[in-house]
Amino acid sequence: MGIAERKEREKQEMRELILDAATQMFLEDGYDKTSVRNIAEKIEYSPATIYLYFKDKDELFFAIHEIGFQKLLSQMETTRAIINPLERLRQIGVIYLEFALKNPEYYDLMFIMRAPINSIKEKHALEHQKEPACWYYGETSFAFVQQTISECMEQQLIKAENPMLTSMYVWSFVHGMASLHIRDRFLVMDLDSEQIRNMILLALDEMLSMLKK
Amino acid sequence: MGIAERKEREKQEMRELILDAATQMFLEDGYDKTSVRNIAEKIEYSPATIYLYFKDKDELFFAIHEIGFQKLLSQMETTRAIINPLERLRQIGVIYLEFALKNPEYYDLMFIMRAPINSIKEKHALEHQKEPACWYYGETSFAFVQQTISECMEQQLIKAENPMLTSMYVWSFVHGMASLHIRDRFLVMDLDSEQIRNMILLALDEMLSMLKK
DNA sequence: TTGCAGCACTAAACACTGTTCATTATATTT
DNA sequence: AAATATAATGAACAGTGTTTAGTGCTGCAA
Repeated sequence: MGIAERKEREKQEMRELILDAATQMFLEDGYDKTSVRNIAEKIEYSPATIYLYFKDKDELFFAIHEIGFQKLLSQMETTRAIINPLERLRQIGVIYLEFALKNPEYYDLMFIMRAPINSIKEKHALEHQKEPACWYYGETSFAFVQQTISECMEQQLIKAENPMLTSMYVWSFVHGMASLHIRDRFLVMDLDSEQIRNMILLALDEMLSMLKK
Repeated sequence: MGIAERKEREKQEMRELILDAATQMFLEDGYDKTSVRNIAEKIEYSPATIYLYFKDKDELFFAIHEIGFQKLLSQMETTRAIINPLERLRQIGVIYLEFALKNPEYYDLMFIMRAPINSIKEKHALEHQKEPACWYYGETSFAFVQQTISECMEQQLIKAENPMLTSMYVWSFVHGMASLHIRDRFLVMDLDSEQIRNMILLALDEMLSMLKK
């Protein structure tokens, strides 16, 4: 059955062709300004073709959302080498913030925008048994932080006692700074981008020193 | 000059007619689903009329954004009565989070969305002398938090030493939780809305206790 | 080899969106 | 009453996401 295999391969190649074009355009111009028509034009296909490979624009961008999570997760996992969990937590924080500042469009899709998360909700409603790859990287990333925080607690390095609660607010803390910066809300403080960047990294250290036992 | 006055009054009334309709529709269906055409239809005018009173959709929604800030600020200022600045800070946090959870659409416009903030950037570029009412409520709100935190420091109630830095990350902390919740990112934790709400308020207290000297 | 089924693909349309502008209707002033 | 200023609009422009009917090609069975 060589033909069926080739067809499947071609289908995957087409999916990637669309995905690559969409990703490239999205990283340059953002979600809103990347239209299905523009993507189609770029790959020299009709707009309708895209709908043969992705249910809608949301699903297409959810695929990009996942690529973003893979990138972030792989960067975070480099901290596995760090033995001290508190130092590891700090490094995860630095990597997370650096990812947000260097890839604001990815970050937007992953943690700020409403759009591609609707795909998850729909999938979750249909495939009620369990969640497969759909939410996989997000959960793995969160679990990684939670694991690190649990280790900090076991070694009595931090004050907090509830790993889930602590992970939740440590995440919220860095996300708050990243998202307020990306969405320009820090301009109330009348600082330039460089000053804000420094403040954010300073804040991370101050937070960790408060968390420390 | 009674006619000129009446005309001015009528202009203001028309502005409010548009604003009220837009606010109502926006709070029900959100920004994206509230179209200029729908607003026009609701008030029984042509879409073009709206553009005689607001430059574009962004400016219209920035006006709503300001109303949101007035609401939040007036609620925050009820804490002026609280003498202990640390207790006041806690109450500001509770009010902020409750505002976000009860008025997610307002919160979205004020702190998450990219859209209406573009109006500020444009205004800021043109009226280069100073920023008038345009950013007023946002700055006042931030200043109010900063003032409270300064008082905490003066009375040696908290560990931190830089009022601006501390205000920035305290704000980021609560904003992070509010925005991750509003944009459904907390569903990685597989909790229901009530549990999340409790966690958020618990996190606020834990953060304040860490901040405490 | 032919004929048919299935497939990838597309042109065109649908129902929207924000925004602009020439034109009309109304109100005010001369 | 005529001229002017102003308010409001119909219609169009340029775009959006998405659906559908139809075309032409590919692969397989007769």
